[in-house]
Amino acid sequence: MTDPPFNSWQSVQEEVLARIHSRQWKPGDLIPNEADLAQEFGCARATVNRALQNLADEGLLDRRRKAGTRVATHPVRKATMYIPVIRQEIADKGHEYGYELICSERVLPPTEVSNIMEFGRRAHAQHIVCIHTADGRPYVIEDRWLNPKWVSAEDMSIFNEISPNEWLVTHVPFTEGEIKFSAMSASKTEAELLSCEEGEALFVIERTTRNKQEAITSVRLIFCRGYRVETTI
Amino acid sequence: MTDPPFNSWQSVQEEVLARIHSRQWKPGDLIPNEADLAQEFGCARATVNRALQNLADEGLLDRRRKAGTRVATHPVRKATMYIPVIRQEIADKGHEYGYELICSERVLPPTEVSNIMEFGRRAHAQHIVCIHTADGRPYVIEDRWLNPKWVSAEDMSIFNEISPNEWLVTHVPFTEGEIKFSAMSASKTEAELLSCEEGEALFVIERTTRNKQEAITSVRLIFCRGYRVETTI
DNA sequence: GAGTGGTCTAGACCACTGG
DNA sequence: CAGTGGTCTAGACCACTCG
Repeated sequence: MTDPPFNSWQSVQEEVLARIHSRQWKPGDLIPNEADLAQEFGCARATVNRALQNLADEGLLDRRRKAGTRVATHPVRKATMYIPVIRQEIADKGHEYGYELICSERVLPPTEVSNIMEFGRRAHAQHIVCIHTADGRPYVIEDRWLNPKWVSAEDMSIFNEISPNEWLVTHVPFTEGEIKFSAMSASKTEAELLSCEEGEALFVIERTTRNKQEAITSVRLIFCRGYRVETTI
Repeated sequence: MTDPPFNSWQSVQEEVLARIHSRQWKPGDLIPNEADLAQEFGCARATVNRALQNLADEGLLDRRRKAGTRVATHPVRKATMYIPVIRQEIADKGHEYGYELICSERVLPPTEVSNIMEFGRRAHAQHIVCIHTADGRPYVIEDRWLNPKWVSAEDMSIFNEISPNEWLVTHVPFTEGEIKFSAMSASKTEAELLSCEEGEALFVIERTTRNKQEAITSVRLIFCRGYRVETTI
C-alpha cells in the first residue's frame, strides 16, 4: 500500500513512472492489472486506465487485452517535430520574411514525381519553384508539384504574392502524407539560388500530402547551409 | 440532428472531422460545447470529450475552458519520428548488423560538449567513437560523450561487445532530452570511416539525454551517404 | 473459456478563464 | 461570476486474445 493520495491520473502516472525508474518494475515485467492497481491506489479503474494508456502512448508500456500490461523492453524513442509555416518560422526567429516566385509552369512531371504522387502517366501538373528569404538572405528553396485538380488556373496567380506553402495550409486543411528528412550536396542551380558554394551539404525535407489516397502536392524544401530541425523528446 | 449511431468516440471524431473537411466548421470557428454535442450525437459527454481531446492533441482543435473549442486556424503539422536502436534499424532493413569500437577514453570534453551537457569546467567524461555496419558496409558513426556518473569504469569494457546506443536503451530507461537533425560535409576522418568521399553531404542526428536536468549522454550520429529519416504525418 | 484492457454511461465536482 | 472543459466515480458491457 502507498501513502500519498492518488486521486488524479497524473499522480498515478507519476507513481508508475517512479516504479519503473526504481526498477521495482523492470523492462519486460508484467505489472498488476488495472483493477488491482485501482484498489491499491484507492481510485477508480478509469483513472488507472487513463494513466496507463497515456504511458502506453508514450511507448513506455505495452498493453494487450488478456496478456496484461508490461514495461516496454525497448522504450521506443519518439520525437515529435512541429512543422511550421515557413513565414512563421522565419518571423519567430526575429528575421524579416521575404518571398520570391522563381517559376510556375504546367508541365508533365518527371516519372519520379508522378510515381510518388501516383498520377496518371500523361497528367500534367503545376510545377512551382520559389524561394523564402530571412533578412534578405536566401533561407529555403521550395520546389513544389501541385495536383491541378486542387488549384484552379486562376488561383495560380496568387503565388506571385503568397507562397504555396502558406496558401495550402489555409486552403487545404487536415491532410495526410509522408515526410522525409535527408541531406544533399548543392547543385550549381541550388548554390546560386541559396548563395552558397556548389557541393555544400544542405538539409532537405520532402513532403507528399494526400487527401484520402489522392495526392495534392509534393514538395522538396532545400534549406540554406547550417539549417537544422530541433525538438525535445 | 444526424442519423448514424454515434456510440463510440471514434465515430464522433470522424463526424467532427467530416464537418471540418466539409467546411461546415471552418478554421477559427467556435464549435458547440461538449454537452450540446453529446445531446446531438446521443451519447455521453465523456465520449464527446474523448473525441475532441484526441483531435486537440493532434492539433486540429484549440480548446480552452470557458472559451470553448475552436477549429485550429493553422493546423499545426506534427510529424512523429520513431527513433529505433541502430542494430534493430539495420536488421529491420534485412541487413546483417556489425559493430566496431574505434576508441574509448576518459578525457576533458571540449567546451561545446560540456556546455551542452552542463558539466563542470574540469569534469572528465568518457568519449566513445564506434561504427555500425550493415552487411559489412559502414552505416553510421556514433560519436558519444558519457557522464561517467552513469557508467562505472568497469562497465566501459562492455562497449567492446555492445554499442553504447544499445546498452543505454536497456540500462537507462525513460529519459528526456533534445534531438537535432542537420546536414554536414564529410571531413577527411569521417570520409575514411564511412568509406565515402570527403565533402560528401551526410545526414546528422545529435541527441542529448537527461535525467531530471542532469546530462547522461550526448551523441552525434553521422550517417552514410543517402541515409534519410522517413515518417507519415 | 476466462482474464484483461477498451470503452460507454450518468452524474458529479472542480479549475480555469473570459466577459 | 458563470460557462466551459477537465476529471473522477461506480458500474457495466464488450472485444480481444492467450492458453
